[in-house]
Amino acid sequence: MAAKQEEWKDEYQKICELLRHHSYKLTPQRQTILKAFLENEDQHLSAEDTFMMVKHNYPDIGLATVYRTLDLLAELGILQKNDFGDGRSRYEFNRKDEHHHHHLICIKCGNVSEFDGDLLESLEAEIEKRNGYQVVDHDLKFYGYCNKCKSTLD
Amino acid sequence: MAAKQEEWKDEYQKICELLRHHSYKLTPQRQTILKAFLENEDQHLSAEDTFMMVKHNYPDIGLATVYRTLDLLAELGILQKNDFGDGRSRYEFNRKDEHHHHHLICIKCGNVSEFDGDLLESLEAEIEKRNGYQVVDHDLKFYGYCNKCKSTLD
DNA sequence: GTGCCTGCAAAGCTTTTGCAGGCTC
DNA sequence: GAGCCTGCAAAAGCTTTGCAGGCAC
Repeated sequence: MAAKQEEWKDEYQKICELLRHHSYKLTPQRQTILKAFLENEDQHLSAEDTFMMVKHNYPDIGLATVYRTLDLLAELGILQKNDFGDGRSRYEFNRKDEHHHHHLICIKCGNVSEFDGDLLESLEAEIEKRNGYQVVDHDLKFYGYCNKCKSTLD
Repeated sequence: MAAKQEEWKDEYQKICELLRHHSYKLTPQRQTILKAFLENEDQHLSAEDTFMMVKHNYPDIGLATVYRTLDLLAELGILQKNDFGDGRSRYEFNRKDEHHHHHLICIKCGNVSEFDGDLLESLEAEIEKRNGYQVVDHDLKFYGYCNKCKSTLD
């Protein structure tokens, strides 16, 4: 617990500095939201999820503030905005070091796992040649049944 | 023009039969919508797009009917439902023969092109082994600047 | 003190749903 | 003729926006 907190304290300081550098104010709302993501690095939280989570530490926070903050943090590259097709955006902490990871989405229970490895760089080069696109990003999702749901099929 | 119509007339008959086989009624609304997609095989139409398009041939059609029909056709595998992140679903005719094609999305003008080639089957096998997922589908999107927008950068 | 931020409420958008009437089979 | 389909309007969800007050700097 203490060790885990140690883990992200550095990260937290760096991000605060980044905000200051962009002349964004360090409000307690922003700090609380940021901490929620640092404490849940492996989760994919929707705005509503985040709101519920943060409300415990900061009961007066408004949902609109959560939306605005998520937007801001994604704009700065601190969070990554994802769309898993369930009608709401989901955010996760953007670890710069593992540049690209892809998502496995269970079409039964909605659980989202991650899959590392890129392998798509060579494909991007081919696309630039063939289609004239200058590719800057890609998004790869796999849909299927997770380990748990697999066994309950039919 | 006539040749292009010849091209999809067979396809059209086959789909009508499929609908009948499922005991779905062949209403003029459904026929008109289906034809709109057969005449625009290369487009990625939203519900609103489809609605506007179909309104010319069938002015009394309702938007709700378009939504219901798109849903039905996607359910039957006749259309493919896509989400390109612009806040609305987009549909395209699902050509069974070119099983998997991927999308190139211009982040400036929103234009969507296609990119053929699958290459991901081996990755799916690895995922099943590593993560325990039974993968049934995948979705790969590339984001970048199309040929036209590329030249107008900065 | 300045002006960015916030909370609240209202509005915006896409999509879904309820219902009475209509049309396909 | 039976019951699925349709059009209309209302509602549902997620997200954005306007505004007056408040807080970080």
